Amino acid sequence: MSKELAKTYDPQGIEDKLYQKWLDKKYFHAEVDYSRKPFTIVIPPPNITGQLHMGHALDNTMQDILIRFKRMQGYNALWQPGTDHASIATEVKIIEKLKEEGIDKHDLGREKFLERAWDWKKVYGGRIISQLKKLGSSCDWDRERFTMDEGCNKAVTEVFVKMHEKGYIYKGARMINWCPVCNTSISDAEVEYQEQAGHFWHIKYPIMNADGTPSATEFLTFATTRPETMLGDTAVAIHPDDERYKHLIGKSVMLPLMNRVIPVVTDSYVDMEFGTGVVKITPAHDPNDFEVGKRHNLPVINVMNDDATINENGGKFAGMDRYEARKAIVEELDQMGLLVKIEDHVHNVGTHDRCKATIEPMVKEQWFVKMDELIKPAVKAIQEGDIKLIPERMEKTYYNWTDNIRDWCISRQLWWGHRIPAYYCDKCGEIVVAKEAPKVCPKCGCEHLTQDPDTLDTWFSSALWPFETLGWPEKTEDLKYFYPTDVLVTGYDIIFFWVIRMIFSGFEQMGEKPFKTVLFHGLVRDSQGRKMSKSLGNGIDPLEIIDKYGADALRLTLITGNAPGNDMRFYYERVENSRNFANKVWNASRFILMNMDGKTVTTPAESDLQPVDKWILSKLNTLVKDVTDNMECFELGIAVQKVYDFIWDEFCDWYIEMVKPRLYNTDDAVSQNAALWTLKNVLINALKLLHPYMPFITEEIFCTLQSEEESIMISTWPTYDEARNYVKEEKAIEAIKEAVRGIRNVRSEMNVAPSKKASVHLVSEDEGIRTIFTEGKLFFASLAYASEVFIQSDKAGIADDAVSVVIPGATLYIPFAELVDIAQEIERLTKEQKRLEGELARSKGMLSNEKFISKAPEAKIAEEKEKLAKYEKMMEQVTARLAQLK
RNA sequence: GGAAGUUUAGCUCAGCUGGGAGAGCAUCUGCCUUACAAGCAGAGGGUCAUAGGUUCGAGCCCUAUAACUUCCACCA
Repeated sequence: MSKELAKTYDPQGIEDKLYQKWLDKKYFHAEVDYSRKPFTIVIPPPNITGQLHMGHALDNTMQDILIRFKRMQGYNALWQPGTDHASIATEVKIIEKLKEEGIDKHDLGREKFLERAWDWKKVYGGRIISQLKKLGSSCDWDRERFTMDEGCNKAVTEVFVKMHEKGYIYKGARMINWCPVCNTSISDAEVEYQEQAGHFWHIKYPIMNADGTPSATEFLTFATTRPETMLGDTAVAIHPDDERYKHLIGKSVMLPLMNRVIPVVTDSYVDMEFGTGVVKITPAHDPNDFEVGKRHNLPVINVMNDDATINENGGKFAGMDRYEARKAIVEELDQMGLLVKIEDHVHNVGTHDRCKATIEPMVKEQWFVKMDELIKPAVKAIQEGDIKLIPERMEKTYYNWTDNIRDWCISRQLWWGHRIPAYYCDKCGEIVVAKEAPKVCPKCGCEHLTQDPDTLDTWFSSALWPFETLGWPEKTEDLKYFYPTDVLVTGYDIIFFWVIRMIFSGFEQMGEKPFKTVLFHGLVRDSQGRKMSKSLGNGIDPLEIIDKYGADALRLTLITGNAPGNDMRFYYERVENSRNFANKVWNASRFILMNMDGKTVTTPAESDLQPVDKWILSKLNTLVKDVTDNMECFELGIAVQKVYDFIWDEFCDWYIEMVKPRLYNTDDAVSQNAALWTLKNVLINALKLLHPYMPFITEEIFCTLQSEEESIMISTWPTYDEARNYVKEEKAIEAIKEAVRGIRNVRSEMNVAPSKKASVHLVSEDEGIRTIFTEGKLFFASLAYASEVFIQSDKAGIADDAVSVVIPGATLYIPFAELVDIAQEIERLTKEQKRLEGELARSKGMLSNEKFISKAPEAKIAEEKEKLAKYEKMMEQVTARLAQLK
């Protein structure tokens, strides 16, 4: 590799080249190795229909950071990848595609349809994988899995049969959410409630006279938002304590249009305060009514077809769409004088989260998972801290779901998915649940059995993901070694869909949690805080960003400036900033390479290191500790912010500037070598800390700088070194920095051009301080724009009207004879005096507070005393200088 | 109806266990100083939503209030 680097960093080309190298070298691959500790992450499998969006980019960047970090720390790091068949999402897409060709799903038939689906998977399933690669994801691609591959199919069947045997899976007629557009049942979690403006239709039913005729004068009035469901009414309910209707207990009403006599029942479910205190009961089309119906043994009359048209139970309205029927029914009731009034009413309507169609509650035979027992260990694990959620507040959301858990409807009337392993005897109707299709009915011996046509909820297989990908139900070495996994990284939006289900499945099937920690992130929103969506057209394509700014810049942007679990906004300005940082790193490296060119850099003796070298080494040492600590507790953003600040501020803006004079001075080879060694050493370690976040640029530089090493991603993570903790040097350099800042400040205030150099006199009675500045004279001069630096113990030979800068223990004088206005100088110093007065008052106030002295920790008191001494000293110097000027 | 989150500089957000308020962008001033103008040096700008409380000490802990956001429930 050439040591010549371009002037600006161009990620194009470099990234793909490096990724290919990593693949070729098999760095991402992990094998069972008991001599090393495993660190495992399973990827949230993206849908095969999906395209990489910002959410994926964030999610996978976080995982890659953790994996690369742990890999460098010496763990046997496995990032298990794969994709999800996404039953309903994929099925919808294929139906759409078929539609374009003018083909209906049912005309095509199940088998042909599935062929199409697999074709789709072949074409698009790999798309998202290649996009994840563009991001730099270091997944073990040799282990890529698919939720409908052979192993996963086996796992799903195994679990279904096992749970059925244990009684956790059952079939029953229950109230489910039906999507009339997708023609399938969906689980409660898939229902999305949307506020919609609707109406309240106030309707009255005639009360039946004793002689069996409907009364012409007595009515029972109620309000409904879905009048069409009246066709299936089998009762009217009132509250048992409601005095207004007490006389009606035991009576009946006439259901108009259907001419059905239905009873008046009493049920405490009815809220007396709400509306008229009367509720029509439609057990077949409302979950609450269904419960009321069960309590009162009411018939369940389903009046709707699967496509939400009225069926034969709806009399003359049969065949109408639900909304057509609604209109017709209201009109007819109005004509009959039974429509009391219509009110506007805003209410929440359940919609299908995929297609947004209004769901229809219906009673249907479906398969369910019984949740009450299964959920117990999953709750316990969180309560006892066996599984940690980050941020912690997610526990509330978690419990919110587990406390109100209802049985999980897992059957879907779809074709793309895991077919339910239940077989029905054509003759006697016996249900057989088995891993293999039975040849004969165990009950009647009939040879004709038909498999349940339904498939399973996508999340049924995703729930098994952490162990099915490691070989379960086989007892594999992988499982033994890599399970339980370490961290799950995902968005808080799928905590119910996925996280909880993985947890109870892990405990049920493996007897052990699926992961130790769940790290949640928020949503990536647009710059106005809106969700990125196709319909709004405000989505930002991560691939475009990678193309333009590089994957490293995108990764850094996504990971900084937001706390775990919080949503973030995406700004191009922020990506630009990240890109600029990449360029900064690039150029600092370029500078170092240029200066090393043609020289052999050797490890310097400790005594050859100058205070500045020790200062930056010490700072780096602290950084290593801080960053490692932050990353260990998943504070990824904080960690990288520290690396960023270190590289840009301390390393580039100070250290590099400080060593320049030594690099340019060819007379002192020892000093030059020490500087070059420190530059290289600090850069390499900083690059290592940065690598998990910005893998490409760090690899490119690392390999250019260290041609003997293969890759930064398999290099060792830096560790804290007590020997590199230079307290004295840190203090010394801080003093010089303060002096430099002071001088730059006054020069800027007085509008002195940088090209105009001036001599600087440092006056201090403190020999230690004089030594510090003597040792740092060379770079101090260049940073402070000094033509010459004089270090002295008294003011001898300094012009009276020189500008002065006070730092603790020393005063710096800059004679600008032609520039200085004494009055202005007095004003400036008076301002400084005032500032110091404030500081002194604060410090003295604290220290004279007896309670502070008695209660505050000793270290804090000592720190404060030190500050006081410092300010007192500075005050002395400023006052003296002022007196002199006056 | 229940719960959670947010409220910090003009904008977007950090601020990890309570110990002198930070970043990026934007603004202003001066610099093409031989790594970087995608840069350098400097500056301005904040009663940390409001009101109480705990504490020697509160942006951080407690209570109440307000505004915004989200999740859950779904009273027909």
